Amino acid sequence: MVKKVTISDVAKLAGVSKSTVSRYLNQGYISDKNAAIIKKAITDTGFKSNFFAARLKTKFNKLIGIVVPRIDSYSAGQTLAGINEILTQEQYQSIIVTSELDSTKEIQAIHQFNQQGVDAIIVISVGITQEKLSLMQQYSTPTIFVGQQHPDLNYIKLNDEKAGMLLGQHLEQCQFKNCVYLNVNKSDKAIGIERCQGFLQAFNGNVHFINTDFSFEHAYLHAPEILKFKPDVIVGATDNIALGVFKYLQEKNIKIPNDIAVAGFGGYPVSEISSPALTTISFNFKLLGKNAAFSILKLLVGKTFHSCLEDNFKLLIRSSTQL
Amino acid sequence: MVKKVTISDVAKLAGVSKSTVSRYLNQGYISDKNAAIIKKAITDTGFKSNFFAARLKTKFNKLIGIVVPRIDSYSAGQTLAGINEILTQEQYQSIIVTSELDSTKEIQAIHQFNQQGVDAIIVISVGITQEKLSLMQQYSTPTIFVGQQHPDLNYIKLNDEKAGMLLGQHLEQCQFKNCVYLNVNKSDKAIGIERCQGFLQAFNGNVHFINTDFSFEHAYLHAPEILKFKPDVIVGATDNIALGVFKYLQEKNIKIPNDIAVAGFGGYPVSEISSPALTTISFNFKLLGKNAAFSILKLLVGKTFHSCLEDNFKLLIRSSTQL
DNA sequence: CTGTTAGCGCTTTCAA
DNA sequence: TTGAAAGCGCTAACAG
Repeated sequence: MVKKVTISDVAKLAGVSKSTVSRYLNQGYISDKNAAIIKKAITDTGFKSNFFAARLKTKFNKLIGIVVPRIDSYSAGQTLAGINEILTQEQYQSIIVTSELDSTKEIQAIHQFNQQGVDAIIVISVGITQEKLSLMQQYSTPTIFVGQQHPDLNYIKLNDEKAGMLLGQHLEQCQFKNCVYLNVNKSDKAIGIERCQGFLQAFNGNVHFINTDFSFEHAYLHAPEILKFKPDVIVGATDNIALGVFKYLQEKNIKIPNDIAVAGFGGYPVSEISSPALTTISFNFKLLGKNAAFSILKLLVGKTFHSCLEDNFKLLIRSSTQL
Repeated sequence: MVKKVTISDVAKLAGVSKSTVSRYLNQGYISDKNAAIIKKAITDTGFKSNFFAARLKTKFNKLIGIVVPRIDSYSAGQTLAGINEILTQEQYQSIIVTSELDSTKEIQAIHQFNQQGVDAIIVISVGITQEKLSLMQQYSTPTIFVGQQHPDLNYIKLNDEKAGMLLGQHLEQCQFKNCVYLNVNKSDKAIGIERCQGFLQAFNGNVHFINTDFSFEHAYLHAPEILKFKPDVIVGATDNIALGVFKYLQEKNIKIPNDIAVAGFGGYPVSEISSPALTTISFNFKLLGKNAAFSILKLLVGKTFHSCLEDNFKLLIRSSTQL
């Protein structure tokens, strides 16, 4: 049982003062001789700086709060991995809180992070509300919203409208005429509205809407409603939704794409494995995460940051829409 | 810009001392009258206790360090979600560090968490080494290893050997005679050795081994080596590995399971979507995560904890091994 | 370049 | 039941 070793222990062993050790640890305004002695003392004692003590003093201690809808989803995992990659390089650590797709919990988390005094906050948001806007005015912790946009906020997101158009164009070119679009709740403006509107701009056939949540299961259960519209193509607002439909169609022995074509958004790896492979818009969530991290780092050193819509996605035309 | 509100602000507003507020926040040795006043003052000011200050003083502040191999993997995501669910309920927060499947980084992370003074550590480990064992003797922070076992450690993991046997039995019953087993590095004892040995205990045919890493891509690239063994069944140590093979076989127009059967371990959702659906051992990683969290909570209140092998898995027989 | 000194915001004896 | 005072481990002036 090693006793927790503090900066004082190191100082004592090195025969210098605590501040000298502290200087060694931080800026490094220190003689080579002492630096060497302290270095040795640190390795000998196994000292690591106490995060909390340092933090309490400096109010800047390399801690980022991250709010994420769910931790066990592909897009969240990728985004977090991207954020993490950059943050780790810069020796930042992060505390992750899940909002469980609930706007109220998202707000609570932002509150808490502000009061706990993290250096900055990244919110992978489920939607911008009035309440969130006024919350952001109250607090001064640098904060970036990922995945949703609003002119009064720092945000970074994929251009969902453009992504919607891209898929719409493809299906238009395939000459589909009657589409069922499985959409998510419109409180998610990015997916529920922007993505969908982009699609409608480019696709000229009929479009019928059915509402689902984000889950494979929910889409599967609501799939029977689809058929009464006699569509020639079905679009899921996410790949999971599309694949829920997939399962249903296959069980009913409806051939994809011969009888009905299917397409989605996301580019989840499973879309490649399904049979037939799913046509989808493949988003680079990891890069989005990296860029979010870069942006928060900029904000942290006082540089200005420009909210932006990213084009990190591409159309993957696969067999589910083409013979 | 709301100024950060401290316990002093609340005390001032409530007309009591800091210690009274602190007591209200913690044990609650306080008059009803003051409790009410303080409660109001807290909501009025929007006060939230500063984590770091509290932590510095108490050395117990609801912070758990989690080491995870990768954040963007299905099993990690599920396990983290399970851990998170329980920890959140108990008002704990967690700092997640990725080891990138690297044992050295895992050790560094454990070091760092110990010195930063987290209350407890959960390590989703890539393998137990001598160095880790001696590390654990040095430090006193309650720590649980997930996914790997060793008699000298607190651990909780799935019974990989039993899982291996379960799949071996099935393939034996299918009367396969010549198997290629795509295994991962043996430094991952749970998957590389235990799972494999369980399989060998139950399966009586020939088994040839090929080494891969955990990735879909790697398995895909090494798939050509498989065919020279002319197997009637291929087993991947994880579903990703099996699916990498899947892709190769399909490209070569080899029929599954008619020409060669395929099976995996994991029960990743994608195994259900693939065509044919993949026979696999489905692990309940989320439950594993929950149980890990429960265990760490026990340890934290001083209760004894018994390391254990869990049976949260089942064999899913699907079309990739049966006509 | 270094040591002394004074806190960061909170909890926790100790008296009252 | 409450307040005053001390101090967790660290950093940051300040003087030297």
